[in-house]
Amino acid sequence: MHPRDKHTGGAGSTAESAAQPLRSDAERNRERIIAAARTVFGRDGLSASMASVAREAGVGIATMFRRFPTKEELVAAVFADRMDAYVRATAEALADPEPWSGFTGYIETVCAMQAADRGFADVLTMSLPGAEALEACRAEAYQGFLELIARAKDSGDLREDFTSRDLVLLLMANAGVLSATGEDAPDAWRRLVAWMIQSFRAPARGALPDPPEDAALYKAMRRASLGITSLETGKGR
Amino acid sequence: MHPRDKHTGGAGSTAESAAQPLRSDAERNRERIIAAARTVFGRDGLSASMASVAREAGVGIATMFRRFPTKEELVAAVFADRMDAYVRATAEALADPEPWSGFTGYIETVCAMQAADRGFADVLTMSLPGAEALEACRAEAYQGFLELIARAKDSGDLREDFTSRDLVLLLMANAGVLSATGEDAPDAWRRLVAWMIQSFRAPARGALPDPPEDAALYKAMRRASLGITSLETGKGR
DNA sequence: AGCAAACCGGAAAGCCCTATCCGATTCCCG
DNA sequence: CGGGAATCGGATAGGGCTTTCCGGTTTGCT
Repeated sequence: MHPRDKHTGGAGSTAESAAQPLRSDAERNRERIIAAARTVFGRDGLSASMASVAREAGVGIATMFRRFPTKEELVAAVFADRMDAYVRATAEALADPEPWSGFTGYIETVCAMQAADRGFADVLTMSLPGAEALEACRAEAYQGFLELIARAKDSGDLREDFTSRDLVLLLMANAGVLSATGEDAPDAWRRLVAWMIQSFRAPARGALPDPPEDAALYKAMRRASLGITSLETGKGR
Repeated sequence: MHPRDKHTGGAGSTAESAAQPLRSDAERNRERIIAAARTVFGRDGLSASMASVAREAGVGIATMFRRFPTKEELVAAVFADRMDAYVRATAEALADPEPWSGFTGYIETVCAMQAADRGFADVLTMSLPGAEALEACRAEAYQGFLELIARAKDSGDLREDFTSRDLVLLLMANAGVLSATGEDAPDAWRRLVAWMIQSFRAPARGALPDPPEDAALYKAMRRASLGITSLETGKGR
C-alpha cells in the first residue's frame, strides 16, 4: 500500500497544496519550469509557446506537458501570487480613508502591474476557464472594486455614470498601449491612465455612449481566452 | 502625394517600377488577391498569414508571393484607399468652422476606421518601412492633425498639454480594446474614445505624466512592424 | 544494495507558415 | 491558329508548435 500510487485522478493540479508530493527531481523541474515561464510570459505575454518555456527552463518538452498538460494550468501556477497581490490591492485601496485616492490608487496599481508583466496584462483581459483559482480571485477583486466605486461615488468624486465595465475597458486599452510601446516607451501607459482618471472625476463633462453589457465583455474575454493552439483563424472554408 | 492612380486596367500598380501592364490573367488574380486580403486582414488583422490570403483568394501560394513578394507590399496595395480616406479626413476636419468639433470629429472618424477594419487598426499603430506610399500618407495626415491641434488650442477648447503623441496613444489603446472585444462588444471602443475626448477638453483637470518622446513612439511602431515570420500573434497576436 | 515505480527527454506525427522551384497551362501577337 | 513567353499552382524544403510515445535514467523505500 504505497501512498504514492497513481495519484491524481481527480484532483486537478491547480491547487497543489493537498496533492501528492512529487519526487524530488520532478519538484525541482517544476520549479524551474515555473521560473522560466515567469520570465518568458513576462517578456512575451501569454502568446509565448509552451516549447519556448521548456527551452528556457532547460527541460524536455515532454516534462513540460507532463507537469502542465494545458497552458492554462501553467499560467495559473505562474500567476497565482500576482493574482493574490491583485486581490490584496483592493483591500489596501479600501483601507484608504480618502475614497477618491483609494479609487485612483487602485487603478494605477493595477495598470502598473500590467505594465510590469506582459503576461499578467494578458491574464487580466482574458478569462481562463480552466484556471478556477484565478477566476475566483478575479471575482473577489471585482467585488472589492464595486465597493471602491460605491465609496467614490458617494463622496461625490467619481462620475455617476462610471461603471465597473469601464475598468475592463481601461485594462484592455492599457494592454494595447503596453504591447504596442513595449520597451521603447515603457512609461507611455501612465499618460493614458492619467487621461482616463481625470475623465472619471466628477463632475461629468458630457454624456457617454453606453458601456458594453457585462455579458458581452465576459464573452469577449472568453473568446480571447488563450489562442492556445492555432490562434483563432483556422478559417479556410 | 495623394493622387495615387487607380490602376484600373492599364498601367501603374503600386510599386512596380516601369509598370508594364500585367497579362490579363495575372491582373485578374492580382485583384482577387487584394479582395481576399481585404477580407482576411479586416477580419483577423495584419497577423493573418499570406497563406490564408492565398487560400481565401483561391490562388496558388506561389502566385501570391510572385505578385507580392513581401507582406508589406500586399498591405500597401490593400490599404491604399483607406489611407487616402485617412488623409482626406484631416482635410474635412479642417473644413469644420468649429475647431473643437473638427478636432473631436477627426478623432472619432479615425477610431471608427480602426473599428471597421482590424487590419487598418494595425496599420495605424505600426510603421511599414517597406510601404513608402502609406508612410507618406501617414506623414501628411500627421501634418493635418497638427493643424487641428493648433486650431483647437487657439480656440481655447483643447488642453494646452495635449500633444500629437496622445493621438498615437489613443490609437494604440483603441486597438487594444478592439482586438479584445471584437465582435462581442463592437461598440465598446466608442466609450473609450468618449472618455478620452472629454479629458482632452480644456480646462485641464490636473497635471499629466510626460508623453513619450516622438522618437520612442516611432521606434515602438517600427519594432511592431511586421516581424519577419511570427512573433505574436499573435499578438497575439 | 536492489528494484520497481516515477520520471526524463528525444523523437515522431500532424498541422500551419514562409519561401522557392519547376513542369504544365494560359495568354497574346504575329 | 500556332508558338514562345509569361503565368499558374502543386510540390518541396525548412522551421515552429503541440501532443503523444517510449526506451533509458533517477529516486526512494526496503
